[in-house]
Amino acid sequence: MADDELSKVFAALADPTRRDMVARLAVSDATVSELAEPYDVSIQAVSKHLKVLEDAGVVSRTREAQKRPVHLEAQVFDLMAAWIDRYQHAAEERYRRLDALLDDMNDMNDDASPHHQKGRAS
Amino acid sequence: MADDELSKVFAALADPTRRDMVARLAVSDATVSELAEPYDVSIQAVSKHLKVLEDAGVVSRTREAQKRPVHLEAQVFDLMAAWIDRYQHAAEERYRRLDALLDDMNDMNDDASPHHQKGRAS
DNA sequence: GCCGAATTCAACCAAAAGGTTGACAAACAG
DNA sequence: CTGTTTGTCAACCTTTTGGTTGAATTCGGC
Repeated sequence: MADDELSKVFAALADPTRRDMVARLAVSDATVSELAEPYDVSIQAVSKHLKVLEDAGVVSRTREAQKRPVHLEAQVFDLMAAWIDRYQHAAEERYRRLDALLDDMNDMNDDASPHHQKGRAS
Repeated sequence: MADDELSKVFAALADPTRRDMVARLAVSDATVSELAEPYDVSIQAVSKHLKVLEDAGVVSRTREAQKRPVHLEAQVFDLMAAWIDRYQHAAEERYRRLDALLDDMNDMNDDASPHHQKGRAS
């Protein structure tokens, strides 16, 4: 996995168990053992999952007695949303430009070489 | 990697090279060798990256002569955006409820022990 | 001061990811 | 038909991931 932040966030959320944890943490903070309870893996495995989420900045843990309540850092959602938005819009923009281009070509496509349009008739 | 769609999409985008390809494909379709050109890896490696993106439904390829133009399937952005939105909102809602709860406690904490309001003066 | 509960650390393992090189396939150009 | 371009397939290698078990750590309860 690459070590830039966005890569870490996407990688962290590429696991359904971790996504489920995030879903639950969106409702309320929880300890490691509370989080582990529904899953059929050892508590150490859950601890590892949390480390992945923490390294990605998705959650944080604050020491509190011998428990370590896990807290969702909702800002990372903004990071992802921004990336998605950017290319979603780029793709839209592209279609808009394509449409414009096709309109132009429609106006003047008689002088060009007529033998390689791609939407050719069968 | 888990095999559900969202997991595959997140995993596909967890690699900076693949994200860069997506960024470029948002601007225009491209062939494998065009896509490979800027990266310092073999064309086979790029082909593998594209397979990952294709399996995740992020791109599609249509045969066209001996070239295989790669096309961005922008709908997957919606899938991710929906997931993010959902838990972003859940987290917000949670804070709203927490605020309400704290307000309630503020209202009636005189009947109980009056010594632990939260907005205490410094 | 010792016990128990919550969590992490360490060593290990199997499987997957991401890269390589070399051979193969498909389609157009001569 | 032959050759070139474009891309994939196959085998292989190394590193990372996600799991295991067992030992250590840390703090509160008594």
